[in-house]
Amino acid sequence: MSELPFADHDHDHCASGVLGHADKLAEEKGLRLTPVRRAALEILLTGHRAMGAYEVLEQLNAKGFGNQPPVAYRALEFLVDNGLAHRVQRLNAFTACTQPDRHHRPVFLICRDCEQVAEADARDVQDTLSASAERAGFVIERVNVEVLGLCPTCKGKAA
Amino acid sequence: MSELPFADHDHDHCASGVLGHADKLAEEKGLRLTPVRRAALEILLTGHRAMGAYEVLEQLNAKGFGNQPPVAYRALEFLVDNGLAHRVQRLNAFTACTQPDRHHRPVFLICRDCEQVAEADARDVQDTLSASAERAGFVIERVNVEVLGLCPTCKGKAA
DNA sequence: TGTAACGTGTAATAACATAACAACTGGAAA
DNA sequence: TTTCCAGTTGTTATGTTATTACACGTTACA
Repeated sequence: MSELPFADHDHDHCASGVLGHADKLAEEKGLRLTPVRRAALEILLTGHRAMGAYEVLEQLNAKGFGNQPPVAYRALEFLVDNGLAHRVQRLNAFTACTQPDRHHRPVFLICRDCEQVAEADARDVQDTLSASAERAGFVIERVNVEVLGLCPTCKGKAA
Repeated sequence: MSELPFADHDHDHCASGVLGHADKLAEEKGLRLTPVRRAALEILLTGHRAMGAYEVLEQLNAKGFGNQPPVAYRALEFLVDNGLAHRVQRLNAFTACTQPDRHHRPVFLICRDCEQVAEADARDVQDTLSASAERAGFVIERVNVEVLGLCPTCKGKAA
């Protein structure tokens, strides 16, 4: 794990960077980063936290897109499939990928108090896992690691 | 990881073993393994796969218990809280713990084809994770690792 | 320029989960 | 023993999350 996930950062900069990367990726790979999809990504980036599909939908609708669940689910699915966002199972929520430029193995640190989600990279952890699973004959396609606990800030408050 | 999770085994034996352990645990710790709760555990053990709450509910009802969702959710929550079952987030489902006698760190191997779920122990993996997360100031309370892919059997079929 | 694949919108519904409250049970305190 | 309390079960009602199915439009490209 290499990040300081809950540290402050220049959010606007990070958001525009991700969007820029997404545009580039779309061009390179021929992905169709259509208006709804791009808007969904912007919403996740702006929210800067895990957001439910219906929450994203509401904001999409406010921007003039449809207001039925599939509108949000489809856009989010596209983003997840293309590594631009992740799904946080524990929260039934989605979050923009903060490091879409590297093929990483995300680990989510979820604070049960403030519900902030930090994305960390744990290649070493997941490599261990891969090796073990594949030894057992299991073919890994996706790995999801979610850690629930207290972030440094809320830990401080609690004490 | 120490198991051969998808290997055949004497299922009746494993099930009765777990039930026996549950009874013992109840006595030792003063847990109230009431009829509904025990029945829910039996259902999970008999199913021998991840089951949705409503599926469990249906079978509970067939055994004479209530037929409203809270009946199942409460029993399942009890089992999960006491380490007798696990929740598989990815499937919105529950599965009996196959090794309730040790305090283990479960990793779920989920076959996307047959939906079988194998429970493995990956203490080493999770210890790595713990160390890293805590170094970042995050206090871990629960860790959930879910691996999606193809089990040996379905891998064979696909090829 | 026809057509197949993909994307978007909508309606309807399915699947999953919880809140709130009443009734009962079993054991501890008076 | 009786009273009381915490915990358990049941039920109603509702909230939340997710998908199916179909119509219509757009894009890519043979």
